[in-house]
Amino acid sequence: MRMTEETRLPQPDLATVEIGTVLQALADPVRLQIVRLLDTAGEAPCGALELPVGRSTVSHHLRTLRESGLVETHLRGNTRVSRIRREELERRFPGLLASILGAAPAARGGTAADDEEGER
Amino acid sequence: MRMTEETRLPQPDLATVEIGTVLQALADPVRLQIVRLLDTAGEAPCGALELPVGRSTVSHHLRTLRESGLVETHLRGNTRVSRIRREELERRFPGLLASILGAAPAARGGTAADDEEGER
DNA sequence: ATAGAGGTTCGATGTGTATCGTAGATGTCG
DNA sequence: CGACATCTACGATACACATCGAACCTCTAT
Repeated sequence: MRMTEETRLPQPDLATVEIGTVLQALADPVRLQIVRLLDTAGEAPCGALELPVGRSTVSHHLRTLRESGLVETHLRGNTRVSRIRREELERRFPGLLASILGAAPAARGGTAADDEEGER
Repeated sequence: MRMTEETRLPQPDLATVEIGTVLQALADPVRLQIVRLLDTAGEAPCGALELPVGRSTVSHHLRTLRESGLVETHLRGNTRVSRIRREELERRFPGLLASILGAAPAARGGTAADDEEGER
């Protein structure tokens, strides 16, 4: 019964993480959504994340986020609580997280990337 | 002989571009390198970009960058000059470009994302 | 007009990876 | 101990896309 003891899952030193790795991790829609959820929730167990994919897929994405240095995960009893590595990320990539999480949603047809100039 | 006349290739309104689209565009190493080159060079014709991939591939990446709102391309005579949409990007995603282009390279084994905690 | 340089488009190929279901590992409770 | 919960690991599958070479297009120069 050592509930206060928290074991942290292995994670990389942010100094060894390239910006490209972070961008690649955030490029996936599900992972970006996970980061958004963790941003508003502060921290959350893996199962509490409401996502349109299966449990094993969420687990896989959390692993990717952890290995890219974005998220840390603690073993708290039976559950695994994940959280964004805010301070460390801010030191390594100043302003990055704020600019991404603070981005306003697109006006109309965002992802489509449809070109135009005369608004047919 | 209208050399001063510049035609701009079709590009999306940045208001309709999601942050996820931008991140996805920057997730590719070659595209990130293109953006870095354009950042330092200010502007450049497609062929002047020194990259470890073929011409057609560069063309494809520039198209992706243009469709995701990161780059604008002008037809100047025979060549196509590309440039980063700095001001517009800064208005749409404040601080994003600066935090990405200003990121320092990793210390040692960046992309590998090898976990550790005791420095075996 | 003819040739040439600069870029794009097209089809094909190969690799990476997001996804799922099931089985296994670990911890909690009765 | 045995039942149940949470989550991860493992194959297997399918789709997205980075890449290339060749053909094509559009200007410029001769």
